Amino acid sequence: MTVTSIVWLRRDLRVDDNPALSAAADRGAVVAVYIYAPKEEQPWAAGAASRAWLHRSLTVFAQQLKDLGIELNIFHGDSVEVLKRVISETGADMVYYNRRYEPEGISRDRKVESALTAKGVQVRSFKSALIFEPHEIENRSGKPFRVFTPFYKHCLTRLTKTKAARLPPRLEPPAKKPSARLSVEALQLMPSHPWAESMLSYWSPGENGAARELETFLESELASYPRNRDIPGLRGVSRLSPHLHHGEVSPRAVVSAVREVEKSGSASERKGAEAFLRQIIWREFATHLLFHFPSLASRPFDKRFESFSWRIDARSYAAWTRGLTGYPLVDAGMRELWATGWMHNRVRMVVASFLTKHLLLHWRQGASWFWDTLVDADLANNTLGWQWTAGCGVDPAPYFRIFNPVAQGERFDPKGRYVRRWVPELSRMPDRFLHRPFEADPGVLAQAGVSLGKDYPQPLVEHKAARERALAAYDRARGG
DNA sequence: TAGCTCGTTGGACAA
DNA sequence: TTTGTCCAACGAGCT
Repeated sequence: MTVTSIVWLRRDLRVDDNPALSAAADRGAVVAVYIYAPKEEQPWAAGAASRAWLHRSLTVFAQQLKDLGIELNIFHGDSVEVLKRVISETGADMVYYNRRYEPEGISRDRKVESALTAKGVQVRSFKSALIFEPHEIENRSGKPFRVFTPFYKHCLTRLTKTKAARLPPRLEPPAKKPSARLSVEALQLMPSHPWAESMLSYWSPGENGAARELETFLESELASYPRNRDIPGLRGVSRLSPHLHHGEVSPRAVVSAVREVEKSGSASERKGAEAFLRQIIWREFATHLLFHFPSLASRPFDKRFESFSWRIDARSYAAWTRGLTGYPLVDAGMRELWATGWMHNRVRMVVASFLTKHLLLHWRQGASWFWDTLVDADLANNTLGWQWTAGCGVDPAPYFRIFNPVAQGERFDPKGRYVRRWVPELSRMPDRFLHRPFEADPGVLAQAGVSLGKDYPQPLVEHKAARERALAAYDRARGG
């Protein structure tokens, strides 16, 4: 008689290189289980954009499993309770899952493991979301790295080729199906307003979408990656972040594809591969940091910032979220985020610096907006990025580094492709004033059909004054 | 161990 | 217009 195992799927909605799924399949019949449990993820339950993505991703994944011969059993509720019930209904005696690393995920996994073990069910977990697990990388004194470059170098020396997990061509369904299964629709992940549909039209959630994105990137963008990755008006980057976050592609698969190119590619492709690999290792760095310092998502790493006097200013915050700050690059970024659920990394830094330094609003306000609107919202990456920009994190930006939104625009979007796309009311502005419409003569504005304060806002703050205010505030925080 | 070097992503200003 | 220099100091990580 065949044995039955449960594979408990979470952020690993893929069939390729999925160690938990492969292990279950190797053993016998497979009950694939997805449990939507936002309460267990609090305070970091998926935001609106991520939920919309998840809706699509689950739909695609369920079909993939069906093609392989099994069903995706979807539930909503308490993970321990659901798993216990599925175990008793299907006679499964083993549960497999791929590990998660953020605080809420870890404590939930522990709870599940002890509850199931107590019932005599074996539980096995796997590394799948990372190249290196937190305990695998430590400095010479046995502690976690806090500076990226040494971390990166250390990782490079340990990057060995490992085998991807393989799946048989057919999966064996269980003899008995669990009850109370739900459709993807029943989870009500998709917001009712049309925003979500149009936002998702920029993406193809799911494993095949991820594979296509990776292929396109390697073929057409890798060679120019070191230069183009900073130009928000170009594709330039891989766009893999939401796929990686939801586990639709394994970082191992990404790395091995990149290394293939490295082996046989041109000199510029090799350079591109190196630069891209660095970004993949940033993802590892962020995840490790949050693992080692679990309070990071809500508290500043640098304790001097616990008492920082962040301003409270709902109107400025609202203007920032809507892309109405009067600084074209900032506004373009915020509107790209709203429209597509994603923002170019260069622009993320600029808008984050603007919020925390020009407006002196709390980085957590920015992080929570990003959390709700990004399809790639990832607790570790989001936290690291915001704390870095705010200057209170590990290995932070120097406090006097305050991005000038005009200079950044002129440097990285000189022809205004990006700004004209997302801030169409400025599309007829000449290049010279595109990033500084407030300095244009009335004649120039009239010719471009722009009435400042009416079609496009006056700047929320004046750059020089805001910069000085920020420097003074940061100086005080540092005990100056 | 003690010192040395360096730190993802920049800006402002002077020459 | 471009280029060089300074903007802090501290502590992680290395030799």
